Amino acid sequence: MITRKPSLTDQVMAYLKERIVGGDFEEGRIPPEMELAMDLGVSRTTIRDAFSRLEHEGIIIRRQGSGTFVNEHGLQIKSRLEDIWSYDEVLRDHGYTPSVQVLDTRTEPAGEKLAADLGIEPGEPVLVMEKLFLENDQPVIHTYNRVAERLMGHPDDAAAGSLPIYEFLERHCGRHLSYYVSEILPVALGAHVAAMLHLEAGTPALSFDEVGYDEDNQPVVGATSVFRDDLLRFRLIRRKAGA
Amino acid sequence: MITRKPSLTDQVMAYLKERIVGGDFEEGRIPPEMELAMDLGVSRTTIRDAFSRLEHEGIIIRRQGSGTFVNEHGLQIKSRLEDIWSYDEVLRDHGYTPSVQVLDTRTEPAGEKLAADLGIEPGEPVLVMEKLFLENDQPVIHTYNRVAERLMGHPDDAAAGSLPIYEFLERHCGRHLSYYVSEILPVALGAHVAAMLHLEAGTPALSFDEVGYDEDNQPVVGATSVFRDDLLRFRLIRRKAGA
DNA sequence: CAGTGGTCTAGACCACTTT
DNA sequence: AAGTGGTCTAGACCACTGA
Repeated sequence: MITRKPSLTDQVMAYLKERIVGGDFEEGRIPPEMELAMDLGVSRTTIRDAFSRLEHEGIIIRRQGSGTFVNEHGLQIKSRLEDIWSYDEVLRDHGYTPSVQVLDTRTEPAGEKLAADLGIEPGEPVLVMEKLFLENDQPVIHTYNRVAERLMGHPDDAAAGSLPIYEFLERHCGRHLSYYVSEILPVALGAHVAAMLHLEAGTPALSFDEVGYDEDNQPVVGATSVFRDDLLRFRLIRRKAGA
Repeated sequence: MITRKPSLTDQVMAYLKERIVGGDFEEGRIPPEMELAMDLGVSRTTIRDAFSRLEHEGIIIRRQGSGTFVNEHGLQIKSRLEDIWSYDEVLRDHGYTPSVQVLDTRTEPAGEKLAADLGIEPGEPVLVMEKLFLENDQPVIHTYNRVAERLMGHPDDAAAGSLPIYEFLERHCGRHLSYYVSEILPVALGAHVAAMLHLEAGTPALSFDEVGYDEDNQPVVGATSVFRDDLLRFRLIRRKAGA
């Protein structure tokens, strides 16, 4: 793996986060930017960079002329929708100790929509990986990941499905997953997925329908995920655009 | 209203957005930061601020050593979940010409959960406003907004319900809505809301369950919204946290 | 009026990509 | 080697808050 040293801003962020969750700041008041800059031996700009990001995450609130404060409400958010990356991590953030189960790995011809999403020809072979994330034998998340076979260097590997998808893409396709464009949809569970999640068919559920892109902005994976909303809820902070 | 002049960064953002959607840049390549800085007569830092925000919105991609590029995929997102503010605006962004219909305005005692959310006593009177957003007589969004009566300066105003909620809070409560903490839930439509949206009871739908806070971080409104997913879809960009 | 965050500048140096 | 974005600094001035 690449060993990149954390930037000063990252270190300041980590330092502040630790002090914030540790409750170090009296009445939620965070020291002035200049004071922190002097104490930590960095410039005020670096402190402000860290503050900007913490504010965007909803962890702090800045008030001109007044000060910078801990935001208790934002602090309680466990899974911020915009920076979900690995479901394993999401579940651990919720206090679970998740396990993963590979349900199926098969090859199918791409349908119209998938082909368009992945930038391939309809009918082209696609590797479909079906997985289940569980907490204590209790299923929580069901996912399909679909990768065009033409991207894969090696022939289909038996252990492939058990890797996290970003690692699979890295190792077997030489692609580095950069971001997803996700559509959030309500669905009535179909018989198969319902059975896998131990729910009744027709139960309403949240679904992500998304395309993952690599660093060159090329589509590499089509994914569909379904969640048990009684076990996993997503929160986010909404603001006025540009504010 | 407050008349604040747009910052240089804001102006640069607007300028770049216009050129980007206008297709001004050959092959999606955006000029080097230094060049833009010279051309626009601002510092490179200002350009970089604007770039950072555009990148976060998914409109551009920056590649160290290579350049800055338009992101066609991010450009297609109409409603970014994180910066939805007014539903009226969301619908207009989708190319609709929306209208709003006030269904009901009534006073109710607060339940346990709502009281906790709004920081008031259970049983305290709460003004409930029920609205419908339509496109061409076709209902798209159904909302409830709940505001504690103790926040309201004037007695219940007949025209109150027709204002956008942030304007209502501004005028009638003297509170400036700053952000929402939203929970995204799948629901099976109840009879009433289903009827309002011209759907069958039990249809799965997306719902926002949220609390709005003012600038002093005090809860001011509890809201529940339900959407017709065939007419309105939400997208967002997901990234690895901290990236 | 003192202290805070908000904006902006000019410039240095580094890491990476491309030629 | 040249050109690009990434990080960081030091300092100026502004806008706003609160005593």
